[in-house]
Amino acid sequence: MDFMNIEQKLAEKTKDALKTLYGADIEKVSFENTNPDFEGDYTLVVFPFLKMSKKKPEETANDIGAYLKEHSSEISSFNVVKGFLNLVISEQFWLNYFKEINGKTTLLDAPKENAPTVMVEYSSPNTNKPLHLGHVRNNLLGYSVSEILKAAGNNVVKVNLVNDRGIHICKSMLAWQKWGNGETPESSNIKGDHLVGKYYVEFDKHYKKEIEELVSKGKTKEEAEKQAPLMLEIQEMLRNWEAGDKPTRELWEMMNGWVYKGFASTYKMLGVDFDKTYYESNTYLLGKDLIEYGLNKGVFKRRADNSVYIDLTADGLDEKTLLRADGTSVYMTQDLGTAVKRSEEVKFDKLIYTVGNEQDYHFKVLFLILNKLGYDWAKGLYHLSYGMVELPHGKMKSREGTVVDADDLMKEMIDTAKQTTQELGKADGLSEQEAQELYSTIGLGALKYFMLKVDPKKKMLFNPAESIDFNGNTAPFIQFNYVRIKALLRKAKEGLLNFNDLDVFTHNVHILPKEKELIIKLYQFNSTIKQAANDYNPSIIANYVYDLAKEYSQYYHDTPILKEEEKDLILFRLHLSKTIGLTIQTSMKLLGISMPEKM
RNA sequence: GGUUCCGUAGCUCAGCUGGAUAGAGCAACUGCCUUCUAAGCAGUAGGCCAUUGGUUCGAAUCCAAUCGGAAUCACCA
Repeated sequence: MDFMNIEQKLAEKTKDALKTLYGADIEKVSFENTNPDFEGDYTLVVFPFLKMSKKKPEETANDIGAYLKEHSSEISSFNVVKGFLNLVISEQFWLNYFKEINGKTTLLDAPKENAPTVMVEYSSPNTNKPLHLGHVRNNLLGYSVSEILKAAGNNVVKVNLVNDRGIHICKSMLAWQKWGNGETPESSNIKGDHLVGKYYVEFDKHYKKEIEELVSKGKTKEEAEKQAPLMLEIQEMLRNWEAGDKPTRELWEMMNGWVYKGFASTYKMLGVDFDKTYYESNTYLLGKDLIEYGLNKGVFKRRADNSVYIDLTADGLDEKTLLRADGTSVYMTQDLGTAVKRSEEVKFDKLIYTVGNEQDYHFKVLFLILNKLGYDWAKGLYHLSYGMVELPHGKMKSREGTVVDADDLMKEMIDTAKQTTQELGKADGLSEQEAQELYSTIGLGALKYFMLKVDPKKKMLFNPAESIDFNGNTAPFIQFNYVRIKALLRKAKEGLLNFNDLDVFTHNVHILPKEKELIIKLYQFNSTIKQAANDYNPSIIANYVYDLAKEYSQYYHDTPILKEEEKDLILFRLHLSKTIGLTIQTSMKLLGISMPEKM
């Protein structure tokens, strides 16, 4: 029996009804979920059909309702309120559906042989400073979207593009050379990325001082910024780097090595990973050969000073330079080259760039150019544009010391989880290692859920002063409900009941309204994943799993499970609980959040 | 100035492919642990969905304008 397309089936029957009753052909009929205040599971709004029925809304709804009830075995009854036809799906249908999915959590599409390949780029850090809150959102988003796409039946290739070269990297290098006294992560016991970040800040401090001095001597600010000795020095350093100067390259490699070690630990803590890592030091020259190609195609143009640009004014955009007058390339050129290289390496159907919305314009231009160059894979490019994370006083500014560091934040979350857990006495009886694991699971879960539950497109506010909540619409609440289910199942297995996954309940258990709601909720899991995958939006999963957990929490509170007297009912409720637990766990896994066994 | 995005409860957010009386959580106030884990459950209070106009049987949702906020428009990345 095919359970998954009840809405589609109802829509087909409704079309039949309209044809039979009114002789009308309708292309698309859609149902919505019945408002909880009314009786029913699906609702058809009949106002659009009045023109063809030439009857009052109530009569039209009754006509269609009667036809549907007669022709669909799933419908047990219907009622009409004004122009709304509410259909009640039979208890037996939901129960049969539940028996079908019981213990499987989901009837997800099995990964197909020739599933589409989706490359997801995310993280993309600079190697001159440690990761901060903004990166956290990026990483969690990219990882979660990748997991969701996998669950929706795609082959996913997660890639990272590390910005490991350039003038900003030279700043850290020069500062370390000048004022570092040979300090290393080992000698100072500072995490590598933080140590390098420290010298980046150090550079800025000295550079500012130089600018001030020059300005006091009568230079304009702009002149001072360009003429400051430190600026000249890092430019020299960058030239040396590009020329392959050995000492410069060695310094660069050493310091980047420190950073990578630091990043690895942050990534591990965050629970994100990559199938492939690209380094800009290998890709920054790519794209230059495309210039000739674009010029020949007549897509690009050359200016009198020899620089190359593309005129996008006809597309409502501006002119974009792709090659400087001195023949060096710009960011856009690199990105063009990198995209082409990737298309050659991996036959992707889609390439998702997880990058903040401050770069909306950049990606609009990038995609447009690749399309103009005639690459057919360019149609599959997508910018997963997410909003900035803002603090109560606005954007994070490293100069003002308002950057929320990723490592610090995770540590704080885990500490808070520890404190709360101990206050509630929930760590009692756990070994030290188990307790530590629990604190991370709860603390990091809270952080991840907090960041993923809001629509990626929207900017979000983070207030460091108020620690992230552990009550209400949070991961700990969801974890708590999961743990209660686990405890029930443990008791059922260990206790007199001797509960076994193979035990079956009869078809004839009478289910409560809440149980029906929960089964419907489970029924919606697949379409929820599909929607989240289509929209590249983990918040859809987050909202879903919270709803499910909340409804279960009410159910758990109001309904005896192990204390129920009828054996069949106990078994049914245990199976229902178990399947809900699995669905919660699966959903949370798509968000990169793990679940404790006890809390 | 051009372009794009955003304005929903005191705060943080759902709802936005048009449908019934706009939902959660936090904060505030009230109850509920001799009952399967109270990180819980139940309840009270809180709204001119920025404003104005338009389309429609019907608008928080679509369109336009206005006001307020943000991003972007580099031979930076």
